[in-house]
Amino acid sequence: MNIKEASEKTGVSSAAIRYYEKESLIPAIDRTEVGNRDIDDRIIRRIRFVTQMRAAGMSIENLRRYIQLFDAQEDNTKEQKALLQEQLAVMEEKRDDLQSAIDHLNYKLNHFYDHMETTEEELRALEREHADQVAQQDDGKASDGFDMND
Amino acid sequence: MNIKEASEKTGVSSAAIRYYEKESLIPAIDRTEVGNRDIDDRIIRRIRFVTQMRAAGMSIENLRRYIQLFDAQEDNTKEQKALLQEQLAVMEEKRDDLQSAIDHLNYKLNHFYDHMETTEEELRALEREHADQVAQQDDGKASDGFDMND
DNA sequence: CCTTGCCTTGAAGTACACATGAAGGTTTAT
DNA sequence: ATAAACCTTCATGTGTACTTCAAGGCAAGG
Repeated sequence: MNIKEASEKTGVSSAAIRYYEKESLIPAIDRTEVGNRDIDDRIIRRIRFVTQMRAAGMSIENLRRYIQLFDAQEDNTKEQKALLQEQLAVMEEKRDDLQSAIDHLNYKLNHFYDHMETTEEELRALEREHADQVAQQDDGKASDGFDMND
Repeated sequence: MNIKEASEKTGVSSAAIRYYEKESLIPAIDRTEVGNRDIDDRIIRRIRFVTQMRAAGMSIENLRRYIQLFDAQEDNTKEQKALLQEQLAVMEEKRDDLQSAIDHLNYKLNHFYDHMETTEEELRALEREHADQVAQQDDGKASDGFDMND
């Protein structure tokens, strides 16, 4: 598959695919005799993975490190694990910030008056109130929590 | 409180606070007789709110729109709600992307071999497997879900 | 043969979100 | 009274993540 087809398949521009290759976010792509990129499904999946991580807010630099750790199947497992766990912590914090903003917005949508300037204390109260609402609406599912941290 | 104190209190640089004011992410700040910004707690809370949303990956432009919607307590409630719901959908998708990446990473940390190039089908399988692990580890808390969507 | 349509590399341009610098004003301390 | 330590505005610089441009190569069709 040429780069244009890959671009159409992934929604990532040809230029961006070239850029990702140059930045080692995706592996070196095989070339045809005349030097054109010949992209297979492995590359497509990598591109999709990169897109997902970028959408989640990870920088190119961090993503490159992260991918190198994934790719390295050898030695220094301890350091690797530590680095991956750092990365994980960053991502979880980001997710929690997002969740907090989502709660904020959901509350606004339900109540519809200004509460943007609440303190963190008040925010927690709002979240509890929102959790109650969700519990009422969803009847029983009152989790609201992300408990998969180590 | 002057801008330096506000900066120290929020962890946001003075330059960024000025920038936020110029971009209407925070309201116009009162000045002293000599023209210096006099920042109160209302502004501090706004700055913190902006920081949170920025950390969650919202652009300045979207954040400005979002804040204008919050600030406008008048008329066209229907349009406002629609726009807020759009914003909410974007944020939820972002959160889900992040969660998917987190699951991916957690799985890697537990298994520690390369599975970055799995298809979406396989990823779902991994997530189920990971959910099972979490259920085992946390003994009973098998939520893993974000069920607060409307 | 020449246009169309794909591709290549390398360089330069762009948008966003600030950071930094210049030039100057005010209060406080020595 | 002169320096230190704040402040102001306005302009310009910076890093990131691409996009766009320039110059050219290869293959098919009219």
